[in-house]
Amino acid sequence: MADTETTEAGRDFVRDIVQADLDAGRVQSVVTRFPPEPNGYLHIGHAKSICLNFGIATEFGGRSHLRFDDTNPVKEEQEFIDAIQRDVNWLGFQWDALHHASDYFEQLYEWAEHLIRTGHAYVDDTPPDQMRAQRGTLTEPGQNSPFRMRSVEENLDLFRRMRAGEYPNGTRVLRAKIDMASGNMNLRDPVLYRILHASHPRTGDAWKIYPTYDYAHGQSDAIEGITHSICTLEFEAHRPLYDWCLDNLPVPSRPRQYEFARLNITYTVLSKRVLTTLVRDGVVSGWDDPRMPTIAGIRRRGVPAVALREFVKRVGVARANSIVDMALLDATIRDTLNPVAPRRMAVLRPLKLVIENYPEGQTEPLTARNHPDNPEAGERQVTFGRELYVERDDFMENPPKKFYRLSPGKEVRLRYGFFVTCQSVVKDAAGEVVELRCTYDPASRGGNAPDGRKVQATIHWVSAADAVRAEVRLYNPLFNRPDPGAEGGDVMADLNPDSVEVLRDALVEPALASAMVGEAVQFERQGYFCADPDGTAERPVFNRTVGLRDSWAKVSGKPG
RNA sequence: UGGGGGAUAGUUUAGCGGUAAAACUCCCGGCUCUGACCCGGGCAUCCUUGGUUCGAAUCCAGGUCCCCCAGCCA
Repeated sequence: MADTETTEAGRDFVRDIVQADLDAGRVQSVVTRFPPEPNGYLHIGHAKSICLNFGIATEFGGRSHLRFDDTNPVKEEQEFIDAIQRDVNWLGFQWDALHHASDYFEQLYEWAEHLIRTGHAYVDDTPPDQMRAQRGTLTEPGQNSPFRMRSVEENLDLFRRMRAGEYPNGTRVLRAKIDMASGNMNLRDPVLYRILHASHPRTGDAWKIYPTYDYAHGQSDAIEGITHSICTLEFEAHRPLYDWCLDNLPVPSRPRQYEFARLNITYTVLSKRVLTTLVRDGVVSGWDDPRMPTIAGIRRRGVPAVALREFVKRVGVARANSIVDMALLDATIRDTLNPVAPRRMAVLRPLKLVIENYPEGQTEPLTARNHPDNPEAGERQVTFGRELYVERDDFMENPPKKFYRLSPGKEVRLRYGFFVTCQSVVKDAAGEVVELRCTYDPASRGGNAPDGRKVQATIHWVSAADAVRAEVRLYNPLFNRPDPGAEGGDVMADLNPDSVEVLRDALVEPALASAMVGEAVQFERQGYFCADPDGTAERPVFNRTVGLRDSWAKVSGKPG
C-alpha cells in the first residue's frame, strides 16, 4: 500500500554499504547530507536524493543535514534558498542541521594556505584559454604550468592578495599540484579557488575569491562529520580528487563518497539548465507551473508528498543509467489518491440533457457516496432536475461497436440518479448536437430498476439548477518525445505544443466550489484533480493531477 | 585510441554458486452504479564467447555496446 513506507535496510547498494559500515564499526552513527546549489528549484530528481539521504539517516538512526552548496555567487539567489527549504519540508523531511558551504569559507581558506605551505597548491597566472590548451586531451597528457614551481612564499603572498581583491576576475587561480599527466582529467592540477568580484547571498562582499565545488565539498563534509557523502554518477571521476583533498588536509573526520544513478523520466527533462530556460523564456508560467517536474510544480498539480516518496521507492537506487517510464509516476499517484480522494461529479465539456417526462420546475435531492469503497467517507446530496448536463464524450449519434454510453434509443444510468433513454437530439444550424431529449424511468430512482434490467453504462452529470461554472486545466506531458533532445539535440524542439488544455466552461457540482487548494478529489470517471490557487469561490479553477486509466480510450483510439 | 563506470522482461529494480522474483507498461479474460478500483492469465536467448563447477545471472578470461570526464559550473 502506498502509505506503508518500508523501513527495513539493505534494499539497495547504498544501504548495504551503510549497514556494512555500521556492522563493522567503521562508523558509530551514520550522517548524510543533501547538498543543493541554490541556483534553481528542486525537481523530482532531487527528490530521489533527498529521500535517499534523509531516508537512510532515519532508517539507521543517524542524522542528516541540509547544506547549501553556495560556492558560486554569480548563479545563486536567496529565492532559491527559501524555495529549497520549503520543498524539502513539504516532501516530508526535517534536517537535523542547516548549513552552508559559505559558513566554512574562512576554514576552507586556511586549509588552502595549508596546501600551499605543504607544496600541494600554487597560484597560477595562466589565462583560461591557455590553461585549457595546457590541460591536454583525453588521450594526451597536459603540460605543467610555468608557474607551477613558484615558492611557498610567493604563492602565499599572491593568494593573500587574491583574497584582498587586488586582481580582476580571471587573472589568477589557486591550483592543486597533482599530476598533469593523469588519465583522470580532474587530477590535472584542478582549480581550487577563482577570483570572483561578486556579491554572495550570505557573505555579501566579504570575499573576492571563492572555492570551487571540488575543493569545498569534501572539506565541508568533513567539518560536518558526514560519514556517507552520496552523490550522482557524474561525480565519480571526481572522487580521487575528493579523497586527495581530504588526505592532504588536517580535517576532523574522513567522509567517503558514493555515487548512484540520477533519475530520468520519459517525456520530461530533469536538468536545471533546461528548466531554468523554460522559466526564463516564459514557456511555462513559473517554477511551480503544474507541467514542471519541479517539486513545486508537482505539488501544485495536486500530487501528495507521499506519492512522490512512494515513486522514489518504486524506482529504486542503482548504478546503471536509466529512464523511468512516466507511466510509473502516474500509476503511483493513482494508487496513492484512489483510496483517499473524495468522489465528485464534474462535466468538463457540457452537453445539455432535458428529461421530457420530468416535471418542469421540479428538483429533488439524491444521495451520492463520497467514496465507493469507504463508507466512512460519508455521503452528500446532489440535485436532480429536468435539465442536466452530461459529458459530450458520453454521447455519440452514430456510435461504433462497444460504445456503451448514450446514443439515440439507448438507455444508461445517471450516476446515483435514474435510468434515462435518449429519444432525440437537437442540432444547431451547423448540424452540431446541442441538446439531448430524453425520458427517464421514475422507478429507477437511486440507480436501480425494480425489474432488474441492466444498463451498459453509468455516466456522470450535473444539474443545470445548481452546477457551478469552473475552469479546468488538463495537463499533458511537457515534451512530445520520451527522450527530449535525443534526436536533434535541441530539447526545445521537442516541446509539446498541447501540454495544457484549458476548459473554461466546465460545470461542477456545488460541493466542489469550496474545495481547498491542493486537496485531491476524483472527478468520477475522469481523473484526480485539485483546486488551483488561481481560482476563487465564484470561479474555481482545477488542475488535473492525473487521469484515470481509460481502457475505452485505448479501444476507441482517442487520446485520454 | 587515456581514465572511470554500467549491462537481468518493453521500463525500473531483486537476485550475492542451487536452477530467474516484483512493480509499471502491454495483451487476453472476469467483476462492476466510475469502461475506475479489484481479481485471474500471458509476456526473459540474464549483452556475448569461452572457462571453472555436479550446478553460473552470480566466479574467471576475452569481446561487444552504452554512460561520464578536457568549466576559473555543480
